[in-house]
Amino acid sequence: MARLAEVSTATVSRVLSGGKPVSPEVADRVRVAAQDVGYRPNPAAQTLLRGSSRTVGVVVPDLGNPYFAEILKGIAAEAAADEHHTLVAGTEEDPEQEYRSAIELARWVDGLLLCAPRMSTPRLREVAEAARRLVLINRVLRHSAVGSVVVDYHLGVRALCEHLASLGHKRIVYLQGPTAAWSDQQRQRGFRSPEASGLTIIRVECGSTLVDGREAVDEALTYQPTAIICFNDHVAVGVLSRLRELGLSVPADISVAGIDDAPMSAHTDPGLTTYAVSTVELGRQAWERFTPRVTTATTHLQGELVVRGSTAHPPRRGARTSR
Amino acid sequence: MARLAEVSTATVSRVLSGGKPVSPEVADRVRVAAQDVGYRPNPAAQTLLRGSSRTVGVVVPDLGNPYFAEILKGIAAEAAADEHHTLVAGTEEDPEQEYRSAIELARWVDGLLLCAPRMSTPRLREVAEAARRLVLINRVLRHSAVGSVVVDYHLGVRALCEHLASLGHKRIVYLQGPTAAWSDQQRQRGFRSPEASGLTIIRVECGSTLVDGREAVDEALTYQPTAIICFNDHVAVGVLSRLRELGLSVPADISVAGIDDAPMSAHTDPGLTTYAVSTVELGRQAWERFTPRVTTATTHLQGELVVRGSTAHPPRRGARTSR
DNA sequence: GGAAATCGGGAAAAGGTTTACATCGCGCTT
DNA sequence: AAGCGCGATGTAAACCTTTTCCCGATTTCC
Repeated sequence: MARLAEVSTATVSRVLSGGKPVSPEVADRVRVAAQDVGYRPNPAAQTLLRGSSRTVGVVVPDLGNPYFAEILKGIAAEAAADEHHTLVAGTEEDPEQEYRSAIELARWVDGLLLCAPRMSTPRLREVAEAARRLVLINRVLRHSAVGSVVVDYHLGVRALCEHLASLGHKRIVYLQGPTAAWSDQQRQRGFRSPEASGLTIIRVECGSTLVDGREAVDEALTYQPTAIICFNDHVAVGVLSRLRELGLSVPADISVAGIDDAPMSAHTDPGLTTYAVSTVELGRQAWERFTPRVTTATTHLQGELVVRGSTAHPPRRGARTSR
Repeated sequence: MARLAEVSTATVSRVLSGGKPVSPEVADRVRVAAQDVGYRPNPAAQTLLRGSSRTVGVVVPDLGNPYFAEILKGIAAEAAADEHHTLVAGTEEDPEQEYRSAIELARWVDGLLLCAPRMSTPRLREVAEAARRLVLINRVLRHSAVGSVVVDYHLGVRALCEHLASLGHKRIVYLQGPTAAWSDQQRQRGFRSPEASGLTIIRVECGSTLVDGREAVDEALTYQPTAIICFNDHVAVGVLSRLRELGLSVPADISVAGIDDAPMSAHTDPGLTTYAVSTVELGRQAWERFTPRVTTATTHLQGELVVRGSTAHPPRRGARTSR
């Protein structure tokens, strides 16, 4: 220990940790000694004593999904700025594993940030009980004190429906996300809105990944839609790819829209019409909510419709569209 | 404590942790009690005592980069399978921040996994000293005991050069990655290989992100290349996007190639010719190397050339290409 | 000038677990 | 039948800090 190097024992703590009164002279001596010996307080001991690890746990369904990666990035950056570390766990979209990871992580960290958790509500309650603090992203837990940051996806779907309806679309396929995803239900809510009332919505099971999107296209086409709305942009990219493979042109033959505005969405060909959500803001808000300062219930984040090249008038059926 | 609930003190530990001999009867009693009280051993105390936190630190230059996200995913999965947690830090491509994060993380974890570290060699040595264990991904540290898992990018570049040369390309722009990236130097090495001897390689400063790629295109075009090789696929997607914006057709007007085979690379339009590296394998190998079992120096991973639609014969200049 | 208040620093306890050591009882060997 | 050994359990130390309490000294105020 650096104690021997100089004089005291608890004084070291006062110098290195608390803002307790220490004479500048002694403080310097301690700092120099610590520097010399390369002394670093043991985090485990600190944690044990002060009862906080200055660490946050983040659980996401899929680390490979750019959307979650972005959110994680945002959270990690915010946490680091607040001198917290980030413990991360990917769950491969498996609710069981998600539950276990969350419970396990809860032992280590000061609090948990759950991204779009797929687990059941009762289980979520268990987690809420096990964790010292809990913030949900894109999910809410009613009748509880746990805070949430959610994107108003139903508004996104409404905007998308309105946009497509105004272009003249009537038959639209919606490629569903994971059934366990709360955020998928929010999207579904959007389809029951006035904006969607004139539209025929066909739901096709899909998933949340690029490959899921690819594979759902063929079934989607059997319903002969003039447009496809995808669970997210990741899926949409897969859809675009498969459509191209089938020789269909977007948007001339069929329109495609995504949700989330992934980083790549502006750079696909054609650019993806989507409902843009700021992941940075999402991460920031989540951290804000995590911090003891603010304890409001749920924060709603709105995105905005971004129209790019992937949506246009439906082909023929009535008048030639592009005048 | 659950001790009171039943009978003993250290027996609890024997039941819950070690495989020490305990009579089945007592073991059951302990388990039931633990269940009732919801008792969980305190990780900090465990860490403090056993001197290991069963946690690994992963530092990556950019969490938003799908390539690193994939690697992180692989590592986290492997670590979880081995009952380890994953502490993560993104460094925004800042060597200084990277160094600080690594040093700080080293205090907490059993070992560090550094992804494509940008920091200087001396600093890297400092980190190697501070960390209990250290594994490098896409970087080597000579004259040291730290293990590495690296992709043989120079082979990738050679393959790409050979491919492009065989198509008839002569002038190629290489969009450089971050200058601090060791892996960029590896790529550069590839350009000094026999396969590239007949080619004129023009180096243009770029970066590692999609936006970097977009922005480098205009300068690249001033050199009138017939092909562009990008630092990675992420950059290449940005390049494709900008080229399309400029009204240039790929591969008819210009060929584009990436490196890494990001998940989206098969789904761009056109599909991206690239040097495919298995991030799964990379993560797996890194974990393997991290584990005390294996201590070999550096593992070399080879990728393979994947030819997709983004590369073809150069336009005119000599014979019409497409037969 | 003396007493009280304040400030700086030291000793020691606490925080929760693991593990080495000691203890105790029982079965087996000779 | 007695001793020995092994298996099962309790006791206590150790892990490394932080923090509370306390004491000594210096300063300030009356």
